[in-house]
Amino acid sequence: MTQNEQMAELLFPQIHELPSDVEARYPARTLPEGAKVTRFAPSPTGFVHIGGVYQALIDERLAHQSGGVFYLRIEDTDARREVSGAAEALLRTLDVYGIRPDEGVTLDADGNLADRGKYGPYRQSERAEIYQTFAKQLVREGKAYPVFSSPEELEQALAADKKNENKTKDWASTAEETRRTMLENRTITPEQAKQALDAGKSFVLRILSDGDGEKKQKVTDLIKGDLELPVNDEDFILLKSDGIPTYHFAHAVDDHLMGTTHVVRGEEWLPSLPKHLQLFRYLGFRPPKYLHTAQVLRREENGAKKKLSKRDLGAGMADYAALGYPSESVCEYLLTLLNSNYEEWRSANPDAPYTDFPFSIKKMSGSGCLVDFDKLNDISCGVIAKMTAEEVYERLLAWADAYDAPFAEALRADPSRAVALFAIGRGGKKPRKDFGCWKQAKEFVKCFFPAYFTIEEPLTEYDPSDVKEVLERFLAVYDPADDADVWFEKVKQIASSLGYCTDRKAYKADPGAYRGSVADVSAFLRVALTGRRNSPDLHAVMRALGQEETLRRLNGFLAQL
RNA sequence: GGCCGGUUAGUCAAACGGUUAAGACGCCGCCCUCUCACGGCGGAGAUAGGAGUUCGAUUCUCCUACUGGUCACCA
Repeated sequence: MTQNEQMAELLFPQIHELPSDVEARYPARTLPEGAKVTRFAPSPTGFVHIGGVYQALIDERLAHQSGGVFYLRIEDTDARREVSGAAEALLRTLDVYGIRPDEGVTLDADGNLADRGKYGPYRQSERAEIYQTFAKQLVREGKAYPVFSSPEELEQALAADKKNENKTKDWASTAEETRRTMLENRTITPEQAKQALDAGKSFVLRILSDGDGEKKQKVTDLIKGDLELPVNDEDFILLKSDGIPTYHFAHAVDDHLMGTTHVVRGEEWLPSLPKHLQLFRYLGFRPPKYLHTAQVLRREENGAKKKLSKRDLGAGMADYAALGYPSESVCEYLLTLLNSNYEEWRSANPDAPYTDFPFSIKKMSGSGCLVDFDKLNDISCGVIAKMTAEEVYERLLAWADAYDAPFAEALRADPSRAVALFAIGRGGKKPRKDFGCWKQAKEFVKCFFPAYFTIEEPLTEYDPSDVKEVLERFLAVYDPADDADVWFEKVKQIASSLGYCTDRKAYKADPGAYRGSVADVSAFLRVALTGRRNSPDLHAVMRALGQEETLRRLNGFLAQL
């Protein structure tokens, strides 16, 4: 037995399989030419970031557009950060946005986590032996070595890490220290290892890098293009002292075994790409293609762009749900960020599902973008404008049930009136676009519900007796059976008989010649009926309110004058 | 601090090295109009700065500035 083989047995006595045994369980996928295999691989921290959905959408599109496979893997290698129930919540969120993995960790009919597919297990916490099998092989080949520490030293190291999380370090001395640790431990012998093991010490496994940090290597990223990165010369950690791999090692082993062809991840991974490439080489794996996506950012008060942090509005998908943006609106919006020609395609194909869009890696932008609620809102107004009144009612109700119980109650009190309200100006070539999210929808329609009706914008600049005169006259001729033309004729009649102008141009030419215009007359009715100065077509509003409520509001307003 | 990205209007962005430097959102104005919305028309608004290569640079090269990321037994 060589020294390396002795070391391997010493460190991993429990591992009896060889890498080839494992490989045999992960046969190459049989897929059509050009099919892409992608994965979304979040760690279950309980927060679904918009950047994650952005990446997952890329994964999903690339796979399904090419006839490939999109799978979901849970990267739960850091027990300290794990939040229970987070994976389930994540899957549910993805499902809402129509992002459904073919394989991997999925939800079963009861909403419980379940592995689907032949390339599992798909939770890294269940794959320890697999990683260790490959780790053992690396030790056997002299490509990795252990670094031992006592429990106290370990605790110290972890504490130091925690402390360093948000502080700037003295980089020069940190680098020196790392280098020293490497050099001191690289030459460890099986005897020394045995001694440490017998003393109850634990070890991390470090790669034995053959790289020269002074040299550069050319790498290709499908989004960023051709890059030159420094060759990795750091003996980075493969296995932590609990035997669980770091991201780097898990990435290489899993994406190889699971047959990933395209790795989509945030650009924060770019600096560690040389590590990964080195690992793939050591393990004899062919590396996947990489797509390092730009960050979703926010604007700071001083004008700087910063990575969206958890507390920023729009960072978490829960924000979009709480505001009530339809999931398809959010997808549409993300697609406009992903591919610059998406909007053009959309206007040419207004009714096609977004899955028909020929998504292109080449058109992805390499620079970070800001979340733009104006843009999202505009897109969403268009999405909602295409819904039927019934659909608007159902979805608004679903939102209200989750976020605004009193409003849900109001909606349920009179469903047919609510649907009638949503039907105003809906359909046809030029549908109204009054709201982009359900929260806005509530603001827009709440005045029609008796429980919410108040005079928000009173007619302060008018003489109450003028208003009274108009309303009384209108009540005298009001007939709920009138169609829109007849109705408006009556309004004009009232207007002109009281000295208001009914011809816009004439009024504009000489406003002093009239008491006001028919717009003023309408404003009286509008405020009486809706409490506001702006509303959809008044005749339609009265229809939707119904005769009883119309009269109640008109009379109620009159009584207050 | 080292390394690696990025930088075209407020935002998202398009431009084989040759364009009056697209378009969308937002903003403003006009038209339509019972108000709003929709729609139509129009307007303001950009190549970070400096060198170089070139007949010609948003585009290629270098420098500077700014900005993001990274340098954990986190992912």
